[in-house]
Amino acid sequence: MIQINYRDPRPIYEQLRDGFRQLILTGVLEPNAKMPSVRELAASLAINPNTIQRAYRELEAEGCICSVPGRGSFVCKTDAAVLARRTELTAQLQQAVGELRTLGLTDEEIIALMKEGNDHD
Amino acid sequence: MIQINYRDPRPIYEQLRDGFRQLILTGVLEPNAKMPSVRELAASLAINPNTIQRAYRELEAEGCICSVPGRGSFVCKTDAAVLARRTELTAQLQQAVGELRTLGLTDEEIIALMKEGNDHD
DNA sequence: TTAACTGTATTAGTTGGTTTAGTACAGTTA
DNA sequence: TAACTGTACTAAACCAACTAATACAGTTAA
Repeated sequence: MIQINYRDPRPIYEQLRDGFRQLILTGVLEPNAKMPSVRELAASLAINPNTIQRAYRELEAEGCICSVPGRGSFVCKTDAAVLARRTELTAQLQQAVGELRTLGLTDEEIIALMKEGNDHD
Repeated sequence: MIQINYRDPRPIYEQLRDGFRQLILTGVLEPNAKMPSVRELAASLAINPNTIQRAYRELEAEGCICSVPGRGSFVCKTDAAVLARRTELTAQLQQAVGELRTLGLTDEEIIALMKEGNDHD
């Protein structure tokens, strides 16, 4: 369902949080689907339950999941979560574009880069 | 010349490296210009010389500066350095674009985001 | 009710990367 | 010679990330 990469310098909880966010916001994990339990996922990934808990806590703060003590954690895709992610990606996009411009690239060249090497409709 | 931000979670040596790279690749610091000496910059920023050295070492590995024992470090903008940065930014751009697409945005909408809120010729 | 699950909280300890500190060596310049 | 330069090395301090162990409370089903 989700994998962690120990060569990735990012902390495990970030990899989990970002990986699940991707699955949820893109609809791979559908709303109301049950997330793996903290202990279950910790056992299957051979990491500490606290690390899972931290990722889940942040996903809940973002509006991606809802956790209910005793019952479990469930996908709960929120408009706010989608918008927040879109805003974040827009900032990243604009920063990369800004620096590419300072390197002398024109908007046409940047748009070409953007379309190359990607599947696009 | 360069500033460090203690609220920035990134390590100091990365802030220095990225800040100088920006100044060099954009031409603010011209080729053959003398970089501040390791000890001088360490004193003026009130940080350890080893931290400066680490940033300089990486900038030299990237081809942004050339260090000469006894003489100092000098701006040495290389085609390879420009290309490497361009490749890096392209990857960032394409990743942001890819995820924005999975959120349902069309290329036209993404291009609009890219142009909005930026100075562009 | 009991047992087994669930999320949550807390405290303490380990680990690894960053940074500091001190020292040393060698090349350059005036 | 004296003062600068980059470079190298070791040791220690520091801090965030992560682990570990334990505990508490709510839910679910036999």
